[in-house]
Amino acid sequence: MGSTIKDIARDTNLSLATISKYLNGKKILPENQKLIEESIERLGYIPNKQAQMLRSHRTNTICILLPVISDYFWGSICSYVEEYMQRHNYSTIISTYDPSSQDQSEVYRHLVSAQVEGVIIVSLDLQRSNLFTLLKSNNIPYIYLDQVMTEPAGDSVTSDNCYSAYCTTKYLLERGHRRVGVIGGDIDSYTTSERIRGFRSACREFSIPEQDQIVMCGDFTAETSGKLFKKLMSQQNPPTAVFLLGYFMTVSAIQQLDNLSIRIPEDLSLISFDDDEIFSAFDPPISVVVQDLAQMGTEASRLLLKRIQGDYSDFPRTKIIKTHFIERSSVRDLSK
Amino acid sequence: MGSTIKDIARDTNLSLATISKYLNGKKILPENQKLIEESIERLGYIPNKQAQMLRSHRTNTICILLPVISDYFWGSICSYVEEYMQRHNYSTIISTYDPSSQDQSEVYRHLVSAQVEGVIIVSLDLQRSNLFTLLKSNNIPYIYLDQVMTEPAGDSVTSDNCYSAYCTTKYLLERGHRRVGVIGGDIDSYTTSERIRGFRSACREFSIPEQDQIVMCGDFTAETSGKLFKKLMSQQNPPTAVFLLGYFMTVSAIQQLDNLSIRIPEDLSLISFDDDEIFSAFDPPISVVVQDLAQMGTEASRLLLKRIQGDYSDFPRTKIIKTHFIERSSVRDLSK
DNA sequence: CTGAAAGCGCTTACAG
DNA sequence: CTGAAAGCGCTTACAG
Repeated sequence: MGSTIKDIARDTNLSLATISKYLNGKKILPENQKLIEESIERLGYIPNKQAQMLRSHRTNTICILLPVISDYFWGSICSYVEEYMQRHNYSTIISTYDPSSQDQSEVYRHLVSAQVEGVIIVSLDLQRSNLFTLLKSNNIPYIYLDQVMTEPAGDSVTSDNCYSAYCTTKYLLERGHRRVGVIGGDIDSYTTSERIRGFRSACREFSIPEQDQIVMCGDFTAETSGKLFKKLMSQQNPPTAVFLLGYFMTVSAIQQLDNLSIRIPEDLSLISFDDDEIFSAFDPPISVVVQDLAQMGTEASRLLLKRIQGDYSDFPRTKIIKTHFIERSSVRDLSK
Repeated sequence: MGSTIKDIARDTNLSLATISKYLNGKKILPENQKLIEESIERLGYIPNKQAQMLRSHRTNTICILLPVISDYFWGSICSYVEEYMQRHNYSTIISTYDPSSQDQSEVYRHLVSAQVEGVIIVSLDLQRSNLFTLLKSNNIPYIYLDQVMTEPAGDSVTSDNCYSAYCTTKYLLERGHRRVGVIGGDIDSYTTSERIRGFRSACREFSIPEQDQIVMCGDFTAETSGKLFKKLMSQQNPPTAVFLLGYFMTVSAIQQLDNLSIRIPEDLSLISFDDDEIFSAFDPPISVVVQDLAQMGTEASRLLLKRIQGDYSDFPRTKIIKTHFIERSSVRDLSK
């Protein structure tokens, strides 16, 4: 079918070695270069990556590992990663994993078999699985995206969870709110616990008593979050503001507003961690903390390639990506 | 680093050929099988795919080609495709392309170089590019997802665009609407034109005059769609209902409701093609046509593997995936 | 700078 | 069923 390096060699009367050198950007005589280029053009030659990989022991391939329960966000992360990798002459494969399983040796086998040089792990939580031990045993670098590696210390890229939650909470408190609710995902997850840490830190600064910091956590599903929100708002003394720690928490809360006859911001002020185009279209538009997915993807890619190149000078690194706050109209100023 | 088939051969005192046979599921003596299995376990042997690919001329790899401007939807399609492929012992790579470019030869080179056996093309529109000619010249099967191949006839997987638009429109007309607006994406795209076709067909059935079928198309951006919606509603005689032909059209329309002082459904009835968790949380909840992304991903995968296996018995095939309608409360019944 | 030769880790006819 | 040998399409020392 396709032509090979042999065909080019025959066509140009040069040796395989010379063609190979040309392909790998090494110095050859200009006249030979011209000959080769013409021949490649004429025969439509495209190098076979499998052969290059096998021989050179470099696959130039990385993998993005996605949980099968895919969030909307991760899709766009994939594009950002692939774009970066393509620019750096790397291929990207994707693979999915079942986050509920401890045993990820199947995934590991797949990664090794494909000889990936590194992996970006988009994780709900994989800390307790055996994946990291396996990857380490084979010296395959990995970057944890979104969550942060702690136990086996590792590289991570994540948002400025704590600080942005701190600022957001401060924003609420500065507007006179003195009893604030929080709905979060899995309390054991890094992102959730960091966001809560930021929340509590701001509360402390404003001397908000513990009982007025109403934190409710469950998991990352809309179902659980909805129940928590309902519970939160059915209290004797419901909060005047609520901080929703993630996209699904926000959606599930909004879904119940009507049902619970809660008006925003008259009855309740509301801020969401994670934005969606649509939140700006709400009545009222919802103020949000926005994660910079493009930068998360790019930084994870950059860090991974650095590790692949053997540069562990700053290992383990937790790269914190700044978020930004979009003020819209879902918070009422009680201080006026 | 890792052990090779040679190590297993040495360890078991068997030949390379026998190990290879075992790996490829061919008959070998039970006693040898046991020896090999023990050895593989002991040495932690994992086959090198590159070598297998190179030698066997089968890469068991497909590619999902994504436009760089990635829609939320395509992310989840990736998971569905990868899951299916994994079950069928295929690897999935992703690659992005610039949909505004006619020349996709770089993408083509990448696909050939990686020796992908087939590609699923998630396309805004690529019909006018040179990609298909190139893929054909190399006998690489491809499935067009979302849009439909016509000019060079090819396999496609798409939603039931025309029929579901027909049903949706009928739903509006049966509720007494006699002047209906439509905001769509690129009029030249298959999906948009099919949805409009369905719309017009229902209108004809109800003898709606041409001037009361107000179709406005632009592109797939929220910006353009927003302008069109504004224009639509600023007419002397605005429609009583609008059918928004895609996620971004719906979002941009909703964003302007407040601004234009339009209440749903009192002033305007509204239906969206494409759902989002959040649409159900709106006040009022928005009725939607939902595309079955899981099935689209799975069917595209199935069809692609069929072609890869050389089965072209039903070529070219356009696989139509059913949508479903979720009735919520964004449409007013004028007939009562 | 160029070329002959070896070899990456496998699979595949081909004998036995 | 098993094994020796050739070869997939490249790259890499090593001489020249």
